[in-house]
Amino acid sequence: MAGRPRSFDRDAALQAAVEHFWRDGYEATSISTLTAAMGVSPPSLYAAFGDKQRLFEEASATYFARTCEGLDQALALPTAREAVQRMFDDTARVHADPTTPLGCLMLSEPLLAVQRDEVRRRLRDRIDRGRRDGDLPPGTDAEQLATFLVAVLRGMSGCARDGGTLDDLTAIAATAMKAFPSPA
Amino acid sequence: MAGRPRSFDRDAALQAAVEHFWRDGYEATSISTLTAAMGVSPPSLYAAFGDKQRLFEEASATYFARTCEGLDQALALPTAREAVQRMFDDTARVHADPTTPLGCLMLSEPLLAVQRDEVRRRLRDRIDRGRRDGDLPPGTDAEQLATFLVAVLRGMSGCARDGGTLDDLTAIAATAMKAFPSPA
DNA sequence: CACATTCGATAGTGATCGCTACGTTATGCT
DNA sequence: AGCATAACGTAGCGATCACTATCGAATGTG
Repeated sequence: MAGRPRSFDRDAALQAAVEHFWRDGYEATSISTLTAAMGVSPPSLYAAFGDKQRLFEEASATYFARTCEGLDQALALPTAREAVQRMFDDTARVHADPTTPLGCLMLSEPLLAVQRDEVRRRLRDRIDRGRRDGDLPPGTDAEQLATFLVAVLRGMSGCARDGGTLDDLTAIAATAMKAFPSPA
Repeated sequence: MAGRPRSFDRDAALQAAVEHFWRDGYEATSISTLTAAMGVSPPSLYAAFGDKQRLFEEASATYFARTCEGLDQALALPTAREAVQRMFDDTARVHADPTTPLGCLMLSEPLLAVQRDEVRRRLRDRIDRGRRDGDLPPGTDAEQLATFLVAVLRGMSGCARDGGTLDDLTAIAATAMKAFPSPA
């Protein structure tokens, strides 16, 4: 008793939505823009994704999952310093990639504070592990350092959106690393 | 040959506009919200301020002038380190002030990249002066350091908007200062 | 084939957007 | 007073917002 099959690729449409939310943010991305970009009529969009807010949640969750994948790979490096350095390098590269929107959806969109806090917690945990592993000083304040790192990431995203070059982003990361505690 | 006098305080109305643009950003602040907050009917608003974009330009310029006033006072301190430390302290205090919108209009609004670059140049010049004064190492890269500082400021603004406390902002600033070169 | 079911496209809902035409009211100048 | 000028409030402009009612098209099942 199946009905007429869907004539568009749901995943591809979702990726188009991700790209527009990424580029313009939630508020500035209209349904008509989305339907055009996704190649879908409004009723089909609502049937497949609910309303605009649910579409955004699904799109941002998809984006966040990809982000966390890369983050976890970076944080798996042997020392906390290597891990954070790798995270910064990845961030600079992705934020300045001309084939995608500039900056980062998660770091730019005011609505995604929960995701940012999740990143902060992962960083804090990785720093704590570094402290236990002895590759960071015993007195290292993981909460404070993680909050700082998220702030820097956010600054990098904003810099990229303002037209900052890959060199600018790399310079921000390199300078931030000077605040990162030494193995001592 | 003067006509009917204006029945509202133009400066007070402008300040109300500043506050709403500050809190919600340019796009999310509607004319109807502004007219309500400013106590002015739409035709009066347009007569006094032009269109929405010009009102925003005037509002953001007012905000920026106040910001620069504080910034210049901070940067007038004897050493570059003291200057930047003061700037960070002021920023943390203002961003978390519960009597005003959270964060910073200039640092949050995508449209104000020109103002951010102006701040970056002032920081760069102050750092350069510190290098010439000898309170920073000769090899200090002022451009790079200024770009980093603006990124941190932006991160602080975002943190404040996400509900970060004054302690969070102060911690970000303190950690960032560890990346600031020593007099050596 | 006939039927139930689900998707698709057209067209349009009320609400709000930025903005303004219009007629009235309040001032200074003569 | 009478006139020119400018701001006032009301009311509404066309455009766009997020969203949906309606109906025809395309499937699997009997």
